Amino acid sequence: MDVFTALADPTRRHVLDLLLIRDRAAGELVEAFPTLSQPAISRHLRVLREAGLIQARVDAQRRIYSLRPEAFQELNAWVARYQSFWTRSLDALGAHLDAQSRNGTRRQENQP
Amino acid sequence: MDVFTALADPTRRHVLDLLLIRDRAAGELVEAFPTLSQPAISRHLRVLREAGLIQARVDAQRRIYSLRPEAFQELNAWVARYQSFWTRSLDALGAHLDAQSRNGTRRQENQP
DNA sequence: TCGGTATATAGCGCATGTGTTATATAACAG
DNA sequence: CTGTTATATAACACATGCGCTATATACCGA
Repeated sequence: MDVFTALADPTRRHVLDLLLIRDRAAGELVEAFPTLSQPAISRHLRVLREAGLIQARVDAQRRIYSLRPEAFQELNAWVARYQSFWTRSLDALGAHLDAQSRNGTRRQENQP
Repeated sequence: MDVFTALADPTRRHVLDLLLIRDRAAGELVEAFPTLSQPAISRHLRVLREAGLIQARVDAQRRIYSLRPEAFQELNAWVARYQSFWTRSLDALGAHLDAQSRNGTRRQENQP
């Protein structure tokens, strides 16, 4: 499962948030989600691990999970490809829309 | 459907890439995916639009799609929450990145 | 070796997402 | 109006994801 699919689940994003604060054993993460079962969290951890977002180190019976910086670096690089677009747009947005409206096109938000 | 779920699909990410180059009508995007049907693309566009990642302006019968800068700005903000983590970690690794920093690699600083 | 703890895996329902074809809506051209 | 073009929606099949319970694996301490 790729990085974006791994990020699609809210529970997994919450796990990442918890690991951002500090590394945690799998059991700690299970306790952080009282509504979910231990196998459910274990599977989420597997998805995150296979996507490269987290890693586990073994400490006796426990697995201590931590974020994998490289993954977030790559994610940042992906978003950065669009960054030049939106930074430029924030400056030039007014003129851009002005040119469009002069061209006879109207932008409209239509929601059925 | 939220932003992360919208990004989970490779076709939709490809659409975003195409719109990064330039705005396109729905029909142009359909032609860009010869293996998919027109309704399939139309639905992907709806998902992206409802997630706030793109917007459509009407031009006669056509809908011209374009990226919505605000969405990528927010996405960038999300990744940036982890940025302090991975920059610190990468700094801790030290010598590996020395060549890159001498090569002109700069951190980004524009965070609204 | 044995019982307890910690985590992962297996197997199975159910919900949802993605594709299809067929059809609806809307605007333009004549 | 009528036909054509452009796009969206409907309805359905199929695959996949996520939850559960039950069980396996692995390590520790007595």
